Order: sequence, then structure tokens, then C-alpha cells
Amino acid sequence: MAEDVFKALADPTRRRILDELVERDGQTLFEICTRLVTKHGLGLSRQAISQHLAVLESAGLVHSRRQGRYKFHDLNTEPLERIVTRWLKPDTPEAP
Amino acid sequence: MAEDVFKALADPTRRRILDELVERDGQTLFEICTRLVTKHGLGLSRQAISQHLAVLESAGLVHSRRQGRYKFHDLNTEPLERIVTRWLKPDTPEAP
DNA sequence: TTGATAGGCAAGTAGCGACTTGCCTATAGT
DNA sequence: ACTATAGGCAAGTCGCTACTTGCCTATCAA
Repeated sequence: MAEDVFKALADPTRRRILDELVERDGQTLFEICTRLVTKHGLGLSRQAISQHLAVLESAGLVHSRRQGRYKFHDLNTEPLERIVTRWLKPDTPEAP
Repeated sequence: MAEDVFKALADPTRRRILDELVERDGQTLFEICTRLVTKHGLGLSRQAISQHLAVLESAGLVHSRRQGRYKFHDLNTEPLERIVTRWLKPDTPEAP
């Protein structure tokens, strides 16, 4: 649903997670945690990030694949392209 | 800020308002109210819509011009185009 | 001027959402 | 078998936000 995508994008931490995944796909929960802490100084618990990833996944923005005791997360930009074109009129002038 | 744009888009009622404005620009508060009620069956007070319009306006998604006792609202899609390209890699394959 | 229309301001309420804490499961290494 | 690592589940707290209610201002028509 578009509803889930918009709600997923509403949170700044979740957008940061997408930022990290667009840099490198296939990161685990712990990798994302340490990245958010070191690079952005966010002091969040592991569960907070886990819940954010669940929201992103149910919105279709992130796919995950389990492998042993690791769970790798991949970015999926497909839902992003759909939602915004909703309000872009077909005659909207493109940047020349 | 992108923050304001994402938060503005997070609410389904505000997205409906954008839907109405993309159909016809320059609507007043009362026009938007009656449209939301009749077309979508939303039972919202006038102030609720007014507050939603304020959020959309401070996000830059809606511009308003006062004229006498009327206030006309216009859609502005410019912020929309910026926000999503953030996660679209340059090598993202376009639909052929 | 009076009444009706279009809109604004402010306080209060209720529910959702982000985050934490505590405990539990499963896989890997030794 | 035992320990450490990677992750999950569930309940509880707290703050934000959507919405309402009540009252006030400004413009237009008669």
C-alpha cells in the first residue's frame, strides 16, 4: 500500500537507514546499528532499529534474506517511484 | 526541509487534499471541505482541514493567496521531485 | 448597520508511534 | 556441552499529532 510507504518514510531514522542501504546493500541489523551510531551519532537501541527495519520491510522498501544466524537487508526502491508520480501532472515541465 | 515534506505526506487526509488540488488549483478551504465530505465521505471539521492545509503550506507543498475574504490554495509539486531521488541510484534502470 | 459568509486562534482530548527494558530462541565457534 | 553472537517477542512508557470545541476577526450583501 502507498499508505505504508508514506508512513515508513515519515520517520527520520528510517530515512537514515535507507541512506545506509543505498550505500551498501546486504547489511545486517548490527552493521546498521553501528553505522547509525558512529556516522550519525544516533543513540538507539538494537530493538529500535529492528522495529524500524520491520516497518520498512512491510512497506516493501527493504527486502531481507536469512542466512544462518545472519539476516541481510537489501534496499528496494520500486515503491518510491510509484508514490510521488501521483501528484505530478503529465504536463509537468522537466528540468531542461 | 525534507523533514516537513515527509511528515506532511504521512497523513492520508493531507494526501487527499493534494489529490483535490491536483484536479483543480485555487480552491478555498470550504471547497476542499465539501469535496472531501461528498467525494470521499470524510467527516472532518473545518478546522481539521485548515490545520492540514497549514501543514501542507509550511512544507511548501501548497501555496496560498488571499483575495478579499477568500483564500485560494494552489498545489506546488516542486518539493516532491526532490525528496525521492535521494534513494534512486543514478544507475537505476528505467522502464524500457 | 446588520446579518451572513469565509476564515483564524487557542486550549483540551485521545490515540498512535517511537523507544526502552527484559527475557527468549537459534546459530556458530571452541 | 558450553559460551558468545545475531536476532525476535512482548509489555510498558512517553511524546507527538490529529481532531474537536468554543470563541473571535474580517469581508461582502441587503
